[in-house]
Amino acid sequence: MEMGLRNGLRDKRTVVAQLREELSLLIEKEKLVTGDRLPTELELTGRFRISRPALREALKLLEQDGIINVVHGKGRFISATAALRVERPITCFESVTDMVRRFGYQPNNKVLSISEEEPDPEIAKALALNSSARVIRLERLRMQNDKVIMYCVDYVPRSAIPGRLDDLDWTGSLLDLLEKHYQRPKMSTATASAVMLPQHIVDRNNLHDFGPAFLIEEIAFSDAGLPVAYAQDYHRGSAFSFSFVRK
Amino acid sequence: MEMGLRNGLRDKRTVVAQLREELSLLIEKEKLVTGDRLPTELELTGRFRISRPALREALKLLEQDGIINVVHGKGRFISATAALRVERPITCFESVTDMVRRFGYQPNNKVLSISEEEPDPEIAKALALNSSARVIRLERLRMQNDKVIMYCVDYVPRSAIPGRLDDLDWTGSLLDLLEKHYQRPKMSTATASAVMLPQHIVDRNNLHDFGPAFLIEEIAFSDAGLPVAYAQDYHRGSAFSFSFVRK
DNA sequence: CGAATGTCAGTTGTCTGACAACATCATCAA
DNA sequence: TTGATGATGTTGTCAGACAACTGACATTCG
Repeated sequence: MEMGLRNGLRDKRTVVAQLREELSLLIEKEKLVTGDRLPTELELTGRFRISRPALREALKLLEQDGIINVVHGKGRFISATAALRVERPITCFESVTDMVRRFGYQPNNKVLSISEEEPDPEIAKALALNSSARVIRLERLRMQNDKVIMYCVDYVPRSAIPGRLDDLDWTGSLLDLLEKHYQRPKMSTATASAVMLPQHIVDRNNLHDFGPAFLIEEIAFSDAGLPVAYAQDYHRGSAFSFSFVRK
Repeated sequence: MEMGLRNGLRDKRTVVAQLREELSLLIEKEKLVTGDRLPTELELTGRFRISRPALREALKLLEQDGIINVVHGKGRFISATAALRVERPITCFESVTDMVRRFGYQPNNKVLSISEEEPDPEIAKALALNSSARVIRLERLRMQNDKVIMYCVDYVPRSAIPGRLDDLDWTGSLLDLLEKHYQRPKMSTATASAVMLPQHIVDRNNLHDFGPAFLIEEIAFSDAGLPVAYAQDYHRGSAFSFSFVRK
C-alpha cells in the first residue's frame, strides 16, 4: 500500500494536480471497473497523507471528467464512461510532429515559405493581436518518402520569435520553437472539416493526387491562457484518421 | 451586488454545482475579458456566503475547463479560451438528428434500405455480438430541401428492436427508437476521417456533387456500458464542421 | 547612486477539526 | 410481521488557521 505522494519534493505541481494523477493510476492499478466503489475519503486522505479539501478538489475533477459518480452518503463509483478509452484521442493536445510520428510516419518537413506580414483580421482576432502587431506566416509540406501527407500553414505573433527569420530552423516542431523563445502551447480550440485543398496550392505543389483533406483549424494557447499560434493543417484523408470519446 | 446563491431552497444541487454556474454567470455579467482578474476568494466567499473549500472546488472546475487560470499569490484570470468556448463540442454525445438541427437544418430523412442480416466480423466485434446474432442495417439519406447533406448507415443488434421491421418508423432519431425498445445510447467512441463517398453510393443516389465527406464511424454505448449501435455517418464536407478542445 | 536584500500586505495553497445531510442496517416495539 | 428508531459510515459544508507565493516598497550595502 503506497503512502504519501510519489515524487515528494521534485514535483512542483500542486497537491491537487498530483492527486488527480495518482487517483487515475489507482483506478487503473486496482483494476476498478464500472460500478466499483472507490476507497472513502477517509481512507484516501490516510493513504496519500493529504487533507480532505485537497482530495475533494481532485475527486471533483475526476467527477467532471465523467470518470466517477458520487452518491451522497454512499460513496464514489466508477462510471461506465471511464471504460471508454481510445488510444490517443484527438482531444489530447500535442504537436503535429508528434502526432504524425504516432501514425508511424517519419516525416520530412519542407518549408515552402516563411514570411513576416500583416495579419488578416480573422487571424489577428484569433491571436488577440492589436492592430499594429505583425505575424510570422509559415507554410510547410510534410512528406513521407516522396508523398505529401500534410499541407500546413502556421501563424505566430512576430513578437513571439525574436531575431531574423532566416537564422532559424523551421523544419522541426513549431511548439518546440515557441517553447524556446516564448511560451509553449498547452491547449487549443480546434475546428475540423473535410475539404479539398485550395486549387492554387494543388497547382503550385503538384498535389493533384492529394484527394480529400481532413482540415484542422486550431488556435493554440499557453499555460497562461494566451493565444500563441494559429494553424491550418490539411491532412491527406487517406493517411489519417482521428479518434475521440463522446459523452 | 448579489448576496448568497440564487435559488436558496428550491435548488437541490450541491453548493459547488450552483456556484459553478453562478461564477460563469458572473464572468458574463461583469463582462470580464481575457486577462481580467476575478474577485478574490475572500470577496467571492463573502458575496455568495459560502465557504472557501466549496468555492475552491467550483473554481477548480472552471480552471479544468480552461476558462480561468490561476497564479499562486496573484489571483485568478480569465483565459483567452473563455471567449471562444464551443458550446457544443463534438465530444458531447448527441443524436445525429439533434446535431443536424443545431446546424440550422430542418432535415428530411429518407430511408434507402432497412434489412436484417448477418453482421460483418468487424461490426459483430464492435457490437460485442456472439457468432449467431444478427443485426439490423439501416441506410438513410438526410436531405436539406432537395440537397443531400448526409449519408448514414446504422447497425443495431436485431435483439434490440423486437417485432417486424416494416411496422416501425425509421425516419426519426435512431436513439429515440432504441430508448423506446431497448436502451438509449449515452456515449460513444468515434473515429473521424476525410473520404470520398463510395462510388456505388454516389452512382446509386446521384450524389456526384457531394464532394469530400467528413466520415464519423461511431460505436454507441448505453448507460450500462453495453454497445447498442454502430454508425457510419458521411457528412457533406461543405455543410458541416466540428469543434472541440484539446489539452 | 545602484543593486541586492528585507519587510509587509494581499492572494492562493493546504491543513485540521467539526457538524450537517444522506444511506444503510440492526434493533426494538407495536 | 412491520414500522419506527437509532447507530454507523459516507459525502457535503463550514470555520479558522498557517504556509507559500507575488508585488511593491523600504532598507542596506557596495
